[in-house]
Amino acid sequence: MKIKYNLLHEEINSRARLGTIETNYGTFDTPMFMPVGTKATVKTMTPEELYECKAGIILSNTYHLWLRPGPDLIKKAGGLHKFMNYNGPILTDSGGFQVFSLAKPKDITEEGVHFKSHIDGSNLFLTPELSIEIQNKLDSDIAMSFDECPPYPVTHDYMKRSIERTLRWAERGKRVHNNENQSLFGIVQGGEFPDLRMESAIETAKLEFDGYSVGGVSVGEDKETKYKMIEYATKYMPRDKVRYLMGVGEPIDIIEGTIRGIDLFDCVLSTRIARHGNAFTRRGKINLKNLKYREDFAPIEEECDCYSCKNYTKAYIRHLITSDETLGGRLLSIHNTRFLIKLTEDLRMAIKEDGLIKYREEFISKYNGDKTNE
RNA sequence: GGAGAGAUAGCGAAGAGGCUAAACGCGGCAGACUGUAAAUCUGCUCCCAUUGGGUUCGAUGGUUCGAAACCAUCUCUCUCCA
Repeated sequence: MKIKYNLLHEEINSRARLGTIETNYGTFDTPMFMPVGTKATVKTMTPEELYECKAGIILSNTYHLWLRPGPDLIKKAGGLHKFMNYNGPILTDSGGFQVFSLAKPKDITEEGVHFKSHIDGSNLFLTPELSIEIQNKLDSDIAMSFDECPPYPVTHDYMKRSIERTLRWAERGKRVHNNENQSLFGIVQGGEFPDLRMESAIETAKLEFDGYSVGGVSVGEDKETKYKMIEYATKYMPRDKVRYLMGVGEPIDIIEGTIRGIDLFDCVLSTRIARHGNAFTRRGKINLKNLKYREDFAPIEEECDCYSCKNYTKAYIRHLITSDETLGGRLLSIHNTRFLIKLTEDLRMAIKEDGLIKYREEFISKYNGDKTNE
């Protein structure tokens, strides 16, 4: 079956929504943070650790799995869930972000996008149809349309042509999509231009996708601009369908996104900064490599319910990180992932009580507050 | 006892008259990271200040306009032979 989004409550003081998403691999609440597992693994984390972090859904990537190990092998394995032993819902990105991170402007054509493989340099050509075909084989629960994720800034003229092409790509992808157990999402682009975000949202909705996302965010713009982008897009996105903000992110961005009506988030930060020695905390991000944690025998956060905080000290994790031991990045990935998911739990609680604006004020003042008394 | 080789920043190691406060690596200290070409990348790492200044290359003395580099003596290390 396709996913089913149930809108349970809309906050009085903001545009935040409380909902659930039913999938073939279980039902989860929204807003929700999705850990990123690009290459069929959330880096350093086992599925059991993801369940323990209460991840509702995870994300994987078409582009990377296309190159290695290839969609046919994953199909042979019985699909992505079986292949990676993950029994929760999985969303696959289309490769659209790799248009941003890997392709050059001249490589983008109406037909599709030319890539040079980051693995062996070979020439690749990804089209909207191919992206969907690959995702059909991967058998994720949610597939994403193949879009162009333009950098920031580009001209209004470029962006207009880009959203129109992304729209044509969405249509082309939808036409070849043929997996009854997989839902397909459209992507709203348009940069910081209100008229283009509106046009993109309205036209994409006309194609009647199973859900919609906001793309082209966190590509170099400042915070104010980012929140406007989200606002401009969600304003015109269907009320009765899931809204997914792609590639975001930071705790405060998740709160700001939620306030603007976003239900789903994904971001590499939780695991990437973990491998780089950083941890999210209610009092802001901390760098465990810092000398001041050398003899700090307290957990990252006293009040955190994650496996790492219940069992390990900052001093030990610092030792692991500075010694280049993988367990350090793993323990921090567990903490950071749990941190963002717990944040969405708190947001849901606040939405239920129509107290999200107040929650934001309290969170931000603590997060950005004076850290000298730690 | 004899014959060689060597001593350079926290460590390893380049440098063989001026372009050298001294490459590079490690270690150390910070920073960045938002649909993962990322267990990666960037900066700093003799002392003091903002430009700039002050002390350095085992020690001492010398040659030279100028020495980490050349010479002498000394100290210490290593290798080989007895």
